[in-house]
Amino acid sequence: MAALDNPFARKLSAFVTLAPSDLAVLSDLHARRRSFPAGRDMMHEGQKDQTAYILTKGWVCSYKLLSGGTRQIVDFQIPGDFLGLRSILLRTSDHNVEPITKVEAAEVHASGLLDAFTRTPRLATAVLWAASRDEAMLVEHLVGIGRRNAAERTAHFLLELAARLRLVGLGDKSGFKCPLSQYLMADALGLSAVHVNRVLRELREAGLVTFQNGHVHFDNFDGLVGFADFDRSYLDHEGPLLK
Amino acid sequence: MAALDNPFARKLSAFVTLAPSDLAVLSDLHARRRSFPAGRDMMHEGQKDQTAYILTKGWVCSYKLLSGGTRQIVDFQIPGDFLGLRSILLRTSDHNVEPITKVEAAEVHASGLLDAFTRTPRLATAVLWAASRDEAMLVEHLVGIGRRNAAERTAHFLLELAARLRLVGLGDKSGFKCPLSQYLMADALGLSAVHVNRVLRELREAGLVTFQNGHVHFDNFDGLVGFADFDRSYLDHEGPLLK
DNA sequence: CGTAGCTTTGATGTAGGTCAAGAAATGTGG
DNA sequence: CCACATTTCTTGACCTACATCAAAGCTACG
Repeated sequence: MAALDNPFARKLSAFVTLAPSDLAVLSDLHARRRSFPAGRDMMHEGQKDQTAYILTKGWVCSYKLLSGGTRQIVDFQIPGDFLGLRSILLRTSDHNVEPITKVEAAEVHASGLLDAFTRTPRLATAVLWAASRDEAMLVEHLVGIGRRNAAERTAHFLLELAARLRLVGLGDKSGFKCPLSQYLMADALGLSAVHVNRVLRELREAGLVTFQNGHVHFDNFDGLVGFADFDRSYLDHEGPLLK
Repeated sequence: MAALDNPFARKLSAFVTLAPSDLAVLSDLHARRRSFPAGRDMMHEGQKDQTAYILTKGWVCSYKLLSGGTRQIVDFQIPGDFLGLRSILLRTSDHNVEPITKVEAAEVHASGLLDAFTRTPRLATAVLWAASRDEAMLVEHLVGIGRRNAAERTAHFLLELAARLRLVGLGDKSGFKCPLSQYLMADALGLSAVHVNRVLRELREAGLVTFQNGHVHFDNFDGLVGFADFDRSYLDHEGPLLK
């Protein structure tokens, strides 16, 4: 596999300069390619097989189910995202993962990953950096649910998604293709689907964003950034610690 | 410093067997002891000095401020907790840290930490394991704010805190000393202080928990666990990957 | 021993939930 | 390429959990 045709390498190299040897190891990590149909969970809470994935194509969501039957989506993962690092480190998965679309992923086992890390420590820090960035997004998500109202939260969510997608070459400043239903957004934003619908209408009528027919279009990008109080510094970093 | 008299070592060794050499390195990490008064931020968003801390005494909170003047507390840290790993990895802090009580902490610099990691890889995984566990708590916090009502969320919060404190020898099954004001709880739980007060009364009158005068007392522990749908498996793990 | 920060409670307001039902879109088998 | 089924979207009517405002009683500590 050529070096930068996988989104994971693309994402990492936006922040570290990866040497050919790093890319080779990365490439090896992509050896076991698998594909998953939409809708059938590819990982679930309590599972102990310590398998992780690098997403190469499609979208998934990580979620937790509550006893009342509701669910909370913790995050969406898009191509280039690493999935299940925590289940490797903690030996068991603490959440479920469901493909939203048909998904292609490279399967990575604990041993393979640890192996890769000892072969190139720089890759280890790069992955750790990516994990920290994911955690920063998690924090921002928490803040949004805790203290932003529905409209700001939704706007913020769409802007973050756009920024993440652009980094792996999906979508541009004008918008992006988005396979999420309003139900999925509701479960991620801590809202009801009905209310998500109302909020999207509101944002559309305010001339800020349009999300229809599987496509998000920014009608007034700067206006939306202002409205959502979106500060993307938590997404942009000067890269991992080690050069 | 003797080996297990610091809560960080105590916490880690509940999950990995630390060799004397590991403990020695850990002890070295505690060399630069500092103390902070309550109320004055010891770290803030955007700060780039890459300093981290290991809390040995007192409580702090990590929070973010929103443009509207509200704030969201992301987590509380108690003795034995590591503070600011992400600011080392990402080179800049993405949140503020405020001591709630007078605090004692060991100051750890990026270089010192990296150094310790190369000296004993087992310590590196132990710290990584602790970070993963913190992330699992963050996820649970997100789920609570997104999908639990005020009373369940509050109950869940108190139970989690109790479990964390017991691990470092603070408090027991009957309760714990708790320096949090209802304002602080409100900012953590995504509620108003007034509502926290009402919820606490409700829980007290239901004979579940009493939080008064800086002390949390579990009047009916199992009842509370049931009420909050508290499943502590996200806190208990078989320890890090490497033996 | 005063004053600033907590806690408690009541009254009232509102963001967002729930229920319900029709309209679009999307998918599936023939 | 069509008919039918299923999911998704959209809107309206109504309701509830929690916010906000206000004011009084506590606590504590400088």
